[in-house]
Amino acid sequence: MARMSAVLIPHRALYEEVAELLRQRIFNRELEPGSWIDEMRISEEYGISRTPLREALKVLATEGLVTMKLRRGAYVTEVNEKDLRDVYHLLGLLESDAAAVVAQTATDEQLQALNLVHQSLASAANDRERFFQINEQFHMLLLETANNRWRNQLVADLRKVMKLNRHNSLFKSGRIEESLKEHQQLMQALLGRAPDQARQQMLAHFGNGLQAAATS
Amino acid sequence: MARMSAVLIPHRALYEEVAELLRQRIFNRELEPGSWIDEMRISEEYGISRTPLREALKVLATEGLVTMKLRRGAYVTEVNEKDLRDVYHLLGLLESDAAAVVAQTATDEQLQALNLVHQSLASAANDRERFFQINEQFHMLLLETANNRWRNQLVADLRKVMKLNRHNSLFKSGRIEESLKEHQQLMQALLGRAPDQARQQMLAHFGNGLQAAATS
DNA sequence: ATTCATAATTATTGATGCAAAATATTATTT
DNA sequence: AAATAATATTTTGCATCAATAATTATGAAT
Repeated sequence: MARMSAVLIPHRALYEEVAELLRQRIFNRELEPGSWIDEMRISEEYGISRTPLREALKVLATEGLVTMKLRRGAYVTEVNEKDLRDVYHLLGLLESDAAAVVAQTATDEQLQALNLVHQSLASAANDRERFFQINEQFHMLLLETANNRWRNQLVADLRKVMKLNRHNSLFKSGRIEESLKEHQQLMQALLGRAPDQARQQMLAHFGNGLQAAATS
Repeated sequence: MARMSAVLIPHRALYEEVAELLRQRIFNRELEPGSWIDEMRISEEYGISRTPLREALKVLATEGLVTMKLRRGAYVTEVNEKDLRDVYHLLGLLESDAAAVVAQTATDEQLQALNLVHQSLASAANDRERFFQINEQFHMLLLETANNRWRNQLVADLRKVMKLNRHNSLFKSGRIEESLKEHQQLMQALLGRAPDQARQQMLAHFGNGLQAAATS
């Protein structure tokens, strides 16, 4: 019956819950890159057995967040600056392609939905926190609209890896004004249904996000 | 000592072995898309316990080859034609970008190594089996030369998904001549260190591989 | 006869236990 | 005192066991 819905909450499998908890701890630097992950300690801490924990670790390993060493357990993956640049490059590639696809195939309604988010982004230019949140929302909606679940999965995984870096020293800070302008141009290209232009704008948006390339 | 190396073979963890075996069975259609994977049956068949098998299934699930349903076990992922096109699109995107990167950053020696493989590809135009093998080798070397391990991981995963389709009805057959010509032009662009041209050639190479788009 | 409820079976999920391997520690020898 | 060997401890990896949830089968009632 209807009121039973509360009971039907299909909580995820334990290994997934644990995987998510571990991701957070990794992103928070509570588990440092390169450090060994103590199965016993964690399982006791969470009050669970090692079995679901180890399944979670295998998932994270496949995602690239941890590295399994034979007979030596799991280690938090270390990413150097080149790794971050490589990942960022791929994110730019995938998202700019998504922009091109959207410009070409999205319905008018979908474009309007994107435009709506874009508008609220503009209105949040003074609220840093809110700006980043809506910015994230825009990128997510763009990907959804591009309608390629495999790309979405790749982007999600790459984003996780990006979160491995402590100080986003790689990125320029306080470029909200600039970023907004880029979004404006991107939105223009999308509404104008200009795929190549949309791709270029998105690529530029990503390229500009990077700190002027260090010598390394 | 030297002769002990046979003993020192650090065989992979059992769950990885099993994951590889399952991949093969999935690719061979021995395990059909959509079908349920019987843990009990498989573990008995391999003479192992269900623990490493379950870890392997989680890995395959993260790769996208199987789908876990809560409290209902693992199912071989079903991919429809749109999925295949989407994945193929991404492969084209990633590899053509790799081509551009290689044209821009590879050393002369690396380009020569690629050219060497390209030459042997031309010489295998009459041996279908060998042609495909060397073709694979060329693409792999190109990716290696592009030097982005994250991209390599993505491409590897996407390739696995592509293998899920039985009859490659999606692809043109017997286009060795054409394919060779495209490779020729690609190699030209690489040697000429023309990134954009290399990207375009690779994109075309992928685009041409697809059967003339069905109406769906 | 069909539908709904209840019981039984089956399979997944999670916990515990054990053996092998790697690392750390201690002892012994040169 | 340093280096090497032997021992002890820790920890992984795999197997077995128990419990929970879902599906199927059976039976009763309308």
